[in-house]
Amino acid sequence: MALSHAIMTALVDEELSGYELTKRFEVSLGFFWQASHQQIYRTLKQLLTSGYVSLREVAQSGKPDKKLYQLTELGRNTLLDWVDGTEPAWQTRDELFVKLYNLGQAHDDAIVRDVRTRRSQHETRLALYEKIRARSYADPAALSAAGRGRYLSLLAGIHRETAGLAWCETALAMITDGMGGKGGVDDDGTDPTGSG
Amino acid sequence: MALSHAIMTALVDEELSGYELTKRFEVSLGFFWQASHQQIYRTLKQLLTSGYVSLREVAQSGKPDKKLYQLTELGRNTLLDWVDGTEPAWQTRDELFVKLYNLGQAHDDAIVRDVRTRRSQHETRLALYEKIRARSYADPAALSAAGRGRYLSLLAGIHRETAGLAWCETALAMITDGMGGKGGVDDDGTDPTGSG
DNA sequence: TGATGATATGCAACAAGTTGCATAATGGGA
DNA sequence: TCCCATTATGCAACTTGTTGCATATCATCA
Repeated sequence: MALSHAIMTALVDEELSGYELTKRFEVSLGFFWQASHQQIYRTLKQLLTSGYVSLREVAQSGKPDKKLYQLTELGRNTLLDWVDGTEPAWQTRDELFVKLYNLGQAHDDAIVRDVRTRRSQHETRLALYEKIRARSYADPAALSAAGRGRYLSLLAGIHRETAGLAWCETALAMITDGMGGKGGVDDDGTDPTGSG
Repeated sequence: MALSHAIMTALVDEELSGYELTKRFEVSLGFFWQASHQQIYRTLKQLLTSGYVSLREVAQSGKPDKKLYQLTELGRNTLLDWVDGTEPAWQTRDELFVKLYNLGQAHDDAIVRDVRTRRSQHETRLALYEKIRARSYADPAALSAAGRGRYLSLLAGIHRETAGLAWCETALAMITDGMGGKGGVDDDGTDPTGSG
């Protein structure tokens, strides 16, 4: 279970509720591992059954009880065993490239639109990552080991988005060139009114 | 269903069996969309039920019948409708970066080993992609629209692997530097005897 | 007073992906 | 002759991820 390792990683130095974990997965960890609150609650239940986390219920006036989860010794050992094991080969799935195979069958404008949307996604994320880098990692040499790990993950994100962005530019140049400038699509996919 | 679109894309200009499709998903399409033979056979059955593909059974002496699938008009229209629609935001999951968050908790050698393994994966793939590029896309300007789509997918792979490779070098420099040269791990993860 | 949104948790059904196994013929090597 | 790899197809059980919905409280706004 890959998600369980991500959750245990988040619990290494913090006691967190399902809700708080969900928030963690929207930033930081979430840049390279996404999980919905449903997945998180389900997995927490399993981790509790297995004894990898312990539960502390905090009664709150009126509000439903807050359930705080903490990594147990068993959980910590299990996590470190996973770190010790070898990773399977990395793979990605990307529908955009499947779409690209359909180039030249009509509807090329739709593909151009999607590449432009992708480009602005890369731009947005890159800007965010650079902001975090400037704010939290101005002096990489001074980082602790744990800090270095987080910094390197961020760097990976920056590399990834930069490469993606460069590809989008190349692709757009090549496709629109091949279309002989006939394309009437001009938005970058961020305009909600442009969905038709 | 994302896989169904990938399969229909492969069937646009070829009549293929499940087995042949499986082979296609080990190269080319498989560089950015993986599927096992079980998934493919199951999806083909669904596509047949929906009328998106038609079946032609070819009896073979001794061997089990070969089932050749072809895209129907309905399937082709459905595929083009999908091309026309907008893509959801792209996301990746990568366990290696989750592992990286565990840096500094002991077992750092295991993380270094995994980064080295990743590096050699990038090198292998990059070499393969460059080979295909030299062999089949020596003159990009002369490509048909469909060829341009395939070429751009290949280019994306090259960008991706190049960026990943650069990151691995940075990460290894930073981690081993931080470890003060104490690391006794020296293989690149490709040696099958080094699994212990 | 009623509506809405944030906090905080969870179930149920479904879709998608993985793992292990089964079948059945051909051809090649020990 | 037996074992194994290749071709070619498929089922069943399981895990993982998605979607839609349900509950309950508090604060804010109209």
